[in-house]
Amino acid sequence: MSPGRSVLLAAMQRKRIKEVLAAEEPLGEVRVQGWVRTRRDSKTFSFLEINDGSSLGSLQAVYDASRPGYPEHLPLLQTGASVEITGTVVRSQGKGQSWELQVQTLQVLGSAPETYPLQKKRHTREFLREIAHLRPRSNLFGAVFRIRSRLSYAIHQFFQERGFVHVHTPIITASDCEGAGEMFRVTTLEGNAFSAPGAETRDFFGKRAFLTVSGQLEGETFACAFSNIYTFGPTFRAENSNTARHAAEFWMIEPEMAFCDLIGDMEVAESLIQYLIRDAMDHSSEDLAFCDEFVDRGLLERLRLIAGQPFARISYTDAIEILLRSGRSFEYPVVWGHHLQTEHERFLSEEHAKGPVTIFDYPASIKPFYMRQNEDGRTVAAMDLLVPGIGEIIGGSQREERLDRLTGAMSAQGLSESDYWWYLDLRRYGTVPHAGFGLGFERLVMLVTGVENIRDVIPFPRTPRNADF
RNA sequence: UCCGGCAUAGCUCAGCGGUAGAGCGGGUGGCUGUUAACCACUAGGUCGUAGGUUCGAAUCCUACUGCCGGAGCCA
Repeated sequence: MSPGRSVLLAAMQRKRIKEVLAAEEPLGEVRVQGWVRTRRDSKTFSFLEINDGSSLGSLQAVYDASRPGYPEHLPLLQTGASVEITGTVVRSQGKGQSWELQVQTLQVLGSAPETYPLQKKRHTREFLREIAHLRPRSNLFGAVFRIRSRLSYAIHQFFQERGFVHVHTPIITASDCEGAGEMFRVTTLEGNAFSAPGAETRDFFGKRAFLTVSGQLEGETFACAFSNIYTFGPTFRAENSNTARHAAEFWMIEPEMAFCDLIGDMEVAESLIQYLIRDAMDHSSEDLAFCDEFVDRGLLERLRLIAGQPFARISYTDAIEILLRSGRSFEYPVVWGHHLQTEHERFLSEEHAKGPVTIFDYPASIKPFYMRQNEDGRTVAAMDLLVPGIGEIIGGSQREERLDRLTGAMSAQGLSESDYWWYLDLRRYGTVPHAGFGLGFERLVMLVTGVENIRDVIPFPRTPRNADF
């Protein structure tokens, strides 16, 4: 493809701005491409801040008024315009940057008229959400999405280094009782055909189908073949949740380990979180420093704390005792057998543990059927990892590997064995103790960046009444 | 879904019964190795939508819509 060839040649000569800014010695002549962040004019030249997304920092280009084309270019070089520049990288005469680019030739690829909504001033996150297609060009969202990308890479690295097999579990599922959560219906039926009697049998899959709320059950099947596996994919919940922590479409990491119990599960969860935080501090330090300064002062200190010490572990029963003895009056009563409320979880992580805390061994009555029943006859081997400010970031359990116990729990919760025949087969043929958990990827990005709304850590958030872009 | 709050120029907000203002951004001019640049001038709004109260509504009332915060559900 001939156009591809010229693009490739151009790409070979192009320097990313991150490289230019990090140079140890003069780079000489380079070509950069990017977007104008801001312009400051002098009588005889202009300063252009050029950003190409490779880093938070922009490159200052000095455009001399005597250069051919300057008078025609100037009115086009507004905030947001795209440019290609060749020039010489020299030590900056001014303060604030080590290097700057002396423009030799400049080409305006696309101007940005005054209707360009991103101004050179701070914008609210709410406004930026309305221009989700342009917000990645802002400092904050540039930092957030570079960090998100790096975290995604580090997740694969963590598991691959430890011999975990990555499994692509299905997005569309036909088991309409995967567990908790309202599900989105997937159908090709329209109008009257949708509501007609027996419609499901004439639908695409010949039965009701949904978007997945978890890859766990399928993940277990692969764990019972490869020993250690993980999934990392989109997940869908149709709940009408309107909070800063919930989205209808989000990404989840779900490792599943055969020959593993709840203790091993908690250990993997802790080392994963600590590994990811350390990786971000090592490889996204500039973006994190920006978040520390403009989003959440104290972020870096908190991340260092989380990465540097073992997480507290408290059994649910002990947690109830701690809450009861705290002397605090909670809006919701603290009762063994009830769910921990947000206010309870916040107390445990923010005030009692002052850091991440894993709560384990929950009452069986408030947990799904697949969790392993403990010998006390009333709790299951479940665990939730709570972090300050966000709450639950990981939920997991050891799975019930004993067929009779599993079918017993299913009938107690009114589930039909025939719907889960393949899941039960795992217990019929070569069953093993196994455990796993789900890590909400966006909640992880929130933890690492300090950004407090899930809508600001996912490129195009889907929430009730919002599926624009 | 429930509770509370908000909706005024491109953005952030003030005005809270007598029919609109600031800062920033935009435009024009000036100035300076500038860097949230600076100085001067200038153009932008049927005050979310629909009703109602009133001589008169951005301002009071009702409904609706949207957004924000908290809660539930959870990752």
